[in-house]
Amino acid sequence: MNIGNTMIKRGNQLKDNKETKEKLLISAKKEFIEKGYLSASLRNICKNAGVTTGALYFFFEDKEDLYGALVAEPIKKLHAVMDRHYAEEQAQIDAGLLIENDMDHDVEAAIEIVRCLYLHRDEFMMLLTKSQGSRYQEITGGFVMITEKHFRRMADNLEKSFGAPPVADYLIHWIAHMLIDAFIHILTHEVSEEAAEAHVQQVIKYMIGGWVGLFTPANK
Amino acid sequence: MNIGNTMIKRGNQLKDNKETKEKLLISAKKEFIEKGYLSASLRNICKNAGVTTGALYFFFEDKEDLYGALVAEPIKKLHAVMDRHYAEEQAQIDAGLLIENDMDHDVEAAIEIVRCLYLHRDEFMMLLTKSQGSRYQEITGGFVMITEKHFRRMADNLEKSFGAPPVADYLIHWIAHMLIDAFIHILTHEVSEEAAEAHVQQVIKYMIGGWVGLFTPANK
Amino acid sequence: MNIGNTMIKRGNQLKDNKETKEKLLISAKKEFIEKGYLSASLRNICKNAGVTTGALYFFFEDKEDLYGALVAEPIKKLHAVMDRHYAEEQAQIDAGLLIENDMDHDVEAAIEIVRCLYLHRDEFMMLLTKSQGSRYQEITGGFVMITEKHFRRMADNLEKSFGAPPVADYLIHWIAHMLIDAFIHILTHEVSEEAAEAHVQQVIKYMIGGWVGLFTPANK
Amino acid sequence: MNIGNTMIKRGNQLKDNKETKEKLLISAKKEFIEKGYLSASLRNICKNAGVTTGALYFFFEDKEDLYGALVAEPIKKLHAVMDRHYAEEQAQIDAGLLIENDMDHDVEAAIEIVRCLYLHRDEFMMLLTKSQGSRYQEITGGFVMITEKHFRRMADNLEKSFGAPPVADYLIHWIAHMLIDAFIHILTHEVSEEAAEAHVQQVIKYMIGGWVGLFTPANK
DNA sequence: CATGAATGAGGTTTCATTCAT
DNA sequence: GATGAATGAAACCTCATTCAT
Repeated sequence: MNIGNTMIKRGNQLKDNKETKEKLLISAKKEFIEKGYLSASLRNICKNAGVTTGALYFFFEDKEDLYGALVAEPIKKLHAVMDRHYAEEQAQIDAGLLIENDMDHDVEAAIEIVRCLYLHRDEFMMLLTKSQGSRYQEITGGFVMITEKHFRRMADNLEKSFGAPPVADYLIHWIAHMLIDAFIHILTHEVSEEAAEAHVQQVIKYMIGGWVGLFTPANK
Repeated sequence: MNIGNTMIKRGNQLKDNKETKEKLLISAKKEFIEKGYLSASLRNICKNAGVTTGALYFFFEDKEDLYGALVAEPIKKLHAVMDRHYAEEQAQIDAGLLIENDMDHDVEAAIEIVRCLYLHRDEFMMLLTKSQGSRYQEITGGFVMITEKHFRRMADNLEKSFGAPPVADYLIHWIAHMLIDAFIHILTHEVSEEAAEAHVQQVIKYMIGGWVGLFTPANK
Repeated sequence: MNIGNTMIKRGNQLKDNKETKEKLLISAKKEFIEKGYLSASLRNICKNAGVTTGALYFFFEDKEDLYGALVAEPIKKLHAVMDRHYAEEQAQIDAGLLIENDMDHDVEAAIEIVRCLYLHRDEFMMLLTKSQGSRYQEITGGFVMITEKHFRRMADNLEKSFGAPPVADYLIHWIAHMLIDAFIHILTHEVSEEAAEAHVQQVIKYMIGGWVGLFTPANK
Repeated sequence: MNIGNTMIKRGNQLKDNKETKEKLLISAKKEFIEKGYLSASLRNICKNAGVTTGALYFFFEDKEDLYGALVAEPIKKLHAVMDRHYAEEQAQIDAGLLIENDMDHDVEAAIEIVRCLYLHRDEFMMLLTKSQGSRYQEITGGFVMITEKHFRRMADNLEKSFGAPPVADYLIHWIAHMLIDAFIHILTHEVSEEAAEAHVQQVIKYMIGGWVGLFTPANK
């Protein structure tokens, strides 16, 4: 064995550039997407990465950790995008600048979210549709919650500032849920990001239509 | 062997209540709901039912079959309700009797669906949120599809009969998806059927608001 | 339930002529031939017979017994044929009537055996090729043994009466084995009994050729 | 955990002798020979090897693979021996060097085969008598076939070159079968290789006697 | 005669994980 | 950093067999 600063051979080939971890992540992503969290096999992941089980456990604590390594970063980014958008809107409300329905702003925010989702499309699809059994299986709930809180504040403000009728908690919750679901739906049904952005505009328009309807006296 | 007043036998055993199958189904439902299809353990199901594995395999072919025994009937009923409702609405369209938005009929139909769902609440919750890995994991797709077809026909009719603007396929698909999702959402978030019926009315109202918005010239 | 002399309905149809046992035997034969003794499944046998497990256990003690019910009779018949033939030949020896090689008699005997085998072809094929794991798995040994004893006596007689050279025990044993194997070979490779009888004549001729060779001084 | 002077570890365990695989193969051989392929239990094999089931599946893909690991090499060797012998004999025929019955060569070849068989006696006994249910259950057929082809060529050559009478296909096939069977018989009935070699000489002599008989006009 | 429910042991296989080297 | 041998529990499933009815 040559111990110096040269590459050493150890079992297989000359080390592929110390990118074992990368190979594992790629292989893992594939397996999780194909089989879902529970049915994914660590053995398979290692085999397809051309690496042994031991190597996996050097880089990752366990199955959950490996899964987390794929999705944690995207989740954080998405949270950041959403937080920023909601904070901005809240700031406008607080400054009394909010017009009744600022559709342009909503669309813009939605598009930004779509961009974030498509930047890590594989990871988000995996996270949002294949994580049953993992610690992330209820992840949507988190996104819904922060959205819901924002909607609640907005509805309260509309009520206070414009005398709009109150909106029931359940409806607020559901609309938030529906919005998140709409993103998931687009992500899973549309490969092209361009088309996705077009879709999301329609969706937002539809949702604002519904929202407006809530504050409109029931037409006979 | 007679121990005290309890008959103990191999084989047939003095039937507890002639309802071993029932016990298995109850135990299975519990396990599937708690752990999801994949993580559910047949051994556990049998143990909790106070029965051996062999007994399970007398009544059911395999894990899938056991799962199917719980959900097949509810699914059939739900399909029936939806089919009937959509057929009726189509009949009205064909007879030229459909007014632009027959909200009452829609609400009534939705309530019927809710009733069906709550009649088998456990089974539907299980089916709609815990079936990853089973043959039913894509079941919602089916419900969405028939709903989508119906919406497509309705939109086409509106376009033809009232000169309404056309609605893009994607949007139709998504609205159908959203409607189905709304039912799932209610089912999973609201225990009381009464409250559920109230919720669904709000939801339908919201959705019709969105729908109407589609046919309204964008107000500046 | 009608208890009289009329046919009663009990579960399925009017009893099919009280031939349940027959149906089981037919189904069993099929299964054993297809899968071999060990891989054959009693459940399968019952299902294909349109009968329940209980019924099987009414007629047969266990798997072995069921198997035995198929092969015992044929085995007995075959033993009888062989015993008779060997006894006759021995009688001729004792009476000093035996000519050196009575090929005609040998062929005749072999043909009789072939007839017996083809009378129960399925059963013998099953017995001779699919009984690994059953009590009958070494059945050929029995047939070889009685044949071997006969050959031993014949060789001893030849030695004593005609001054033929002695034949080693092993060779006697092997020739007996080979003869039995020849029957099995014909049975398993030739469907038509007619052709089988033709084959057996060739085989006997060959074997006598070998036998004669033993008593012939090795030609340089 | 250090108990006394014996290291006990999970995972790798202080290697007994770095020969777990060997222990498994030995234990497997024993089990397969005792019970036959189908009745052999992997659990038993592992237990007797003092190893867990998982270890078995590290070294072998499944039951078939384990079985194959025992018999594949011997089979290959035997094929090689037979192929070489038949090719040599064919070469002599082509060169016109073949005398009518080269008994010496035949005996020599047979002895070589016997040596090969006894070199892996356990494996061959297992293979030839206990493989029902495995992929190798029809292995003898292969050996018979190549032998048969060789005999066919030899008989044709005898016919063409020496005017010998033609030999029926069935007979050729059966003689080939018988030869193979003779080897099996010797292997299973004689422990000592020395004795086996003696037996095989007798057998070959007998078979040549039969063969010669075929080309001899039936003596009155 | 025959049913059908039930047993319980055992089958092969897969899994995430560990650790000495 | 990484290997590869090994663990041990648990997975789903099938089997021959039993027995009250």
